[in-house]
Amino acid sequence: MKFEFMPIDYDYFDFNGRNYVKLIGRNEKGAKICVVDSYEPNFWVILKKGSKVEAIVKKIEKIEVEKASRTTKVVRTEILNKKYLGEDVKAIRVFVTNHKDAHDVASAIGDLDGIEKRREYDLPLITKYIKEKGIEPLEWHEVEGSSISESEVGGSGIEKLDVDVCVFADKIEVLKDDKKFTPKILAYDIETSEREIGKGEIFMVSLYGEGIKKVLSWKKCKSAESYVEFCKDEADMLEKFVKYVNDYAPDVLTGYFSDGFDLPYLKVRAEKNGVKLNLGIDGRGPIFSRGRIPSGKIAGIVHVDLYRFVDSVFSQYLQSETLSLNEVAKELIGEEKEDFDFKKLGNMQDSDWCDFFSYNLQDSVVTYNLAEKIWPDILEFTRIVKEPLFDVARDRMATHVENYILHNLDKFNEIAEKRPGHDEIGKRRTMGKYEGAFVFEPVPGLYENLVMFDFTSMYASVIVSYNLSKATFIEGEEFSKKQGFFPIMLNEIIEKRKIHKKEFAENPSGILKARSNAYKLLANASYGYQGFFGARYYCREAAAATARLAKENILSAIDKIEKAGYKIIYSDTDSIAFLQEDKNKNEVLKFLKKINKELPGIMELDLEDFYARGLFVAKRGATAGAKKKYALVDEKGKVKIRGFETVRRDWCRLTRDLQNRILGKILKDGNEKEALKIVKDVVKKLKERKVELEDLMIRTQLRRPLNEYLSEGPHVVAAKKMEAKGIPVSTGMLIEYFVGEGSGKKIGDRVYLADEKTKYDIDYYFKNQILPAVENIFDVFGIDVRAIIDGEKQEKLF
DNA sequence: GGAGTTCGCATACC
DNA sequence: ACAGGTATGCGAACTCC
Repeated sequence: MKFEFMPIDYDYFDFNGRNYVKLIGRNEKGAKICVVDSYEPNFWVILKKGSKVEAIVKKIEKIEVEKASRTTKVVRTEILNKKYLGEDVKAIRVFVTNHKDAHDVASAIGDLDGIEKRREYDLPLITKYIKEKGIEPLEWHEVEGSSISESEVGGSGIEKLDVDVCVFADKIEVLKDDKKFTPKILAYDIETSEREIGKGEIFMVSLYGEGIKKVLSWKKCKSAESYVEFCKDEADMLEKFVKYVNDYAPDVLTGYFSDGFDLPYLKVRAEKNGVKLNLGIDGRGPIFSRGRIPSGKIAGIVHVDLYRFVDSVFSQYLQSETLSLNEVAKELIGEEKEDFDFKKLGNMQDSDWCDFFSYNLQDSVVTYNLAEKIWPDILEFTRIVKEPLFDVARDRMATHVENYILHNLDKFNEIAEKRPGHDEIGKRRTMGKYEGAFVFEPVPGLYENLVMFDFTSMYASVIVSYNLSKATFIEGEEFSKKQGFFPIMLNEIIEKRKIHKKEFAENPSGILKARSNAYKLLANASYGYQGFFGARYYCREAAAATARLAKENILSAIDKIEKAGYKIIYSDTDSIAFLQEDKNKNEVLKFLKKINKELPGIMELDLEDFYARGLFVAKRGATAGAKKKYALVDEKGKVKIRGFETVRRDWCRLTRDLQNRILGKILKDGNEKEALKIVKDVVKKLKERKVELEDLMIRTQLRRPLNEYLSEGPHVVAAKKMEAKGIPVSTGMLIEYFVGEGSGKKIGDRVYLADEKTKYDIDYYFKNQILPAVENIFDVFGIDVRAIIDGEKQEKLF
């Protein structure tokens, strides 16, 4: 039997004491396929120079490890010339019967005479399989297979899996084929009576995908839409949910925060109701792996929690202030969730249930559309880092960088470094910080005609240009001249980013954009990776040198720009802003070219933009200019604001909107007098109590459990109030409160929740919100807002 | 017990 | 625990007399 095959999910199982890999995917006709492949688990023993290879091999081949359920043996060995951290080494590849015991066999070998190190016993089996056999996820392959029952895994029970075809692989080859692949995606969402898992019950489940649009519920309402399917009770609803998922047979089952809520909730309710949540192709329910956040795995269906991918890969590039489905969907696809007033839950009328059904369905619709939007990014990341989709959708950037390295080591004949142990991590973490980036202290003022230069992927290009990595670090002598594999890989990442960015510019598509973006994110995370205590290729010296050399380069660029007669206004890490003055744009660009000729290696300075005006303010209560706080307007009138209160989510709307309008007035119209009027208007409104409470709410994130706070700030007081009222409070939540009138000395004594009926404290909002946000802006123009507004108050009094 | 200072904390920038 | 360091600025807690 011969067919085209795309592996989507990877798993492995033991049979007769051996490991087999189970690939789940689709063929070219869209049928669901399981391919079973053999795998020979192995790890490496690196030898000391001049050691007696034959004697060591003899000893190794005799090793057996007794486990409760099996005995693992060394099957055979190979002696090869390899590289380890760039050095030539002689190594023994030790093949064992079971991967799970590779670590034990490695330990049993121990530090025999002549053995330097043991490596790769700590790589996941699937990672080794993909690396060694080249069966990469989400790429087309050609499989020649034979019947399972006649193969060596006949009788293993694998043929019982719920797939269209299940075969044993005789041969798998990669197809050089860029044929499109569209996965079958199914989105789901549940609504419950309680937020806490294990407490309430599930009212309804919605499902949305191509050709499916459903709300399953045991609650009733007259004149429900046709997509609602009524169930007898919760148990019946759960059974129907399982049936619909099984019938649809998706490649990807997706939710939003579903690892942390929907899937575990379903599991608990299914257990409670005695329903088998057999969503997997093996007839079993989801399995949750332990970890900071549990990950819900379903056999044969890739469960993707979009929140996790957005959180770990996208979030730093999003404008959204929270990663709620509503905000993220609004930003990425321009779609919003429906409104539903959860206060109604205590007393639901017939029509309220209809509204709730509609709300529930819309959540799945939004999740589905978000999944379609993000799919190219998840797909490209999966193809580039070559790990299974399930993991790629959950891994953080450091893991992506590491996986990229691991899957590209073979080009360098390199044996992989081991993961740091507990003690090693502890040691790394106690190391203090090293010196980081340079930030220029600006002189407060409103400037005209600014130019901004910035280095492209600065830290990554420093790593490449100066060859900074663990393998190229020589104790006491800095870094080797011989190019290391990490800088070479990083150079490739930067090159690919350039190529795909250009491709995208010529022929825009979601896939090309995602591809270019994935390389950019990998390049940007590579510096942090080398300084990250959990990294296999951790090298503090390389990270510190990267920061130091980046600093040297930006200081030297600043120096050149100054020597050319320009005035520097600001600089932070990889960017420099200066006054254009009497030079025209061509002269500036020519000058940029000249600087670039003198830069080392692949380092490159780029024109970021020309700006019509730029505003820099002083630090609070000081004359020194504030760093990381400025506002620019480009020549088209587009305003760019950094660091100001208006971009900070822990300031109230009133303050943020006011400051935003003022900055706009000053930058676009250059009119600070008009801006002052706006302030006066808002203060007047505030004093007349005409400001909506919503605009006065302050939102602060709770970043740890309540009992771990040493200092009880206002948001902690507010959270405690919520808890006392029976509102569940958890780490990560945005706590909302306003400051009301009262005699308490601390602000915390005057903290109120939105539904509390107290007058807002005019004085607080004036002195602690509005004034701090506008004062130093007007200071730039020699206008003392505080005095002016206080003065007007005095005039009125007299 | 009030003023001045330090510390804890959240959030932003790159 | 799940990329790094640099920076602002609020409000509580502490220090000092």
